[in-house]
Amino acid sequence: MTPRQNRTRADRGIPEATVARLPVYLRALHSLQDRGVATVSSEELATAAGVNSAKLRKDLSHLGSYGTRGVGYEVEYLVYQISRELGLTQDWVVAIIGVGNLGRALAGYGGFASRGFRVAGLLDADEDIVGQEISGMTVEHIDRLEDVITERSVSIAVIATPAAAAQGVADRVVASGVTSVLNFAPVVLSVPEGVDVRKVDLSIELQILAFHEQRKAGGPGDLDALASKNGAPPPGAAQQYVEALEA
Amino acid sequence: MTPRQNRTRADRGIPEATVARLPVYLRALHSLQDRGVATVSSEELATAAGVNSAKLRKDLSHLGSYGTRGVGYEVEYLVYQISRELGLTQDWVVAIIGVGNLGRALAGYGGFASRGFRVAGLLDADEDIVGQEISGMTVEHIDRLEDVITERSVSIAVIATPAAAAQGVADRVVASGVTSVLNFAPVVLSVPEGVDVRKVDLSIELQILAFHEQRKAGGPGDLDALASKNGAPPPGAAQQYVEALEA
DNA sequence: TGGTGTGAAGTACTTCACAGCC
DNA sequence: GGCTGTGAAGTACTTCACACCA
Repeated sequence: MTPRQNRTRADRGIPEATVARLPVYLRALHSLQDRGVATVSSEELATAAGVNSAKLRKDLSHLGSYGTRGVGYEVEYLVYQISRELGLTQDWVVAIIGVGNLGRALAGYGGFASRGFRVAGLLDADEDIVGQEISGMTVEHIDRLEDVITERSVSIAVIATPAAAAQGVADRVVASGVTSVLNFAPVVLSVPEGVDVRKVDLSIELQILAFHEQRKAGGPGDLDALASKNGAPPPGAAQQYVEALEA
Repeated sequence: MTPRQNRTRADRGIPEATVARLPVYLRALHSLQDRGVATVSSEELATAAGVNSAKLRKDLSHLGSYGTRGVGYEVEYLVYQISRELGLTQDWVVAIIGVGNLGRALAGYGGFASRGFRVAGLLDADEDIVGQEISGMTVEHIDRLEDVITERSVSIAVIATPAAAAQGVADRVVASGVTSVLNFAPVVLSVPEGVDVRKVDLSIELQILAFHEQRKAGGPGDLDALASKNGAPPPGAAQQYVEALEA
């Protein structure tokens, strides 16, 4: 009966979907700023961000009333307001755990530093990798994980280890007080209430593309596919084919 | 008046949100398979996939009626059905454009091959990188892009170039007939109707984490923050502060 | 006049709760 | 008895359309 509260405590008012778009708006605004644009309408900004203008205005309205009717939004002011809302007016200390190909790419990724994210630690379990210099930082041994987190006040952990190691690392960073995790390992991490995990999974993105690609092809050119609601009946799919029709 | 159709043509029946979760279920199922589990309940599978069981059952019900009441789902059969639905029973040919740190990581990513994605080309504009051998493949010059796409029947393009190059590459792959793009460059690509673009953006994910992290900290320790719906009122925010209260 | 801000309407997704079947 | 499959109810998000105001 009682509607359950599924927003985290302090989210008062800003829908998750909006939060996910604010960084996109911010990027578009920065790019306008670079081009010396001082004022922008919701229509223009929406186009630059790849959304429609009504959505943009509704999103911005959750932050406050920062536009001018008949005119638009002042770029610089809006940049500031969104940055503040996202917490980018302060620096966030990040540690990257797992320095394989992906970890290396992340360590060198310019988009971090430029948005107030400071990589303060690279850690790996592989003795051959420990000690290597990557993007101006020395890779440390995973044994130092807890020390690095506490000493350097790391608040976001980026997990780029192999799948098998990820949960163990997650447990350790959480035990050390980290409550935000960006996970690149292809596993579902289980963490206590109050810890945020965001997941980036390359293979999942490709699979979603494959789904749509298959549909675009009109289902993979099999006659059976026309009757079934499934895309590509494999050889010998007769049985489940019948079941599909019953549904 | 007329409700507009915003699903792509052939999506008949499967919600986008469901499609996005099918790869997660598939991964959980594979892991069960590896452990020799033959049958699984919606409750167990849901836990392994990090969702609740009602959602899982609803999702699966869009594919067909593949479970047995009182028993659960046969793992192998379900793996097959989901794979088929996602189009993973066929191979997808992928080209990676941009072989910097990230492109390299992608080229070596095991999760591609194991899910029916075959990387058939690595391309870059940098003469120093062209000719290098990466994960058993030779990097080719970007000039060969169109040839590679047509000759090898590439159907998915992965763009891992710097932001400035991404739109140009997108235009070229689309002109060569590619209709599915996975974009790692931090820009909004504009593509014709019918082309699917999925975007992975590391910096956006971090910014979303930062937002929640800030909220967890109770807003950035400013007294005004308690009354305002914004996290950290800047100096001189009194005006919009009032407006916020009216909302 | 032109463009924001927002109630209201529409759509998509999630969760509940239980009938139905093994 | 236990677990799936699914209408119905609830929630979240999007889009419309226009009042309001610089």
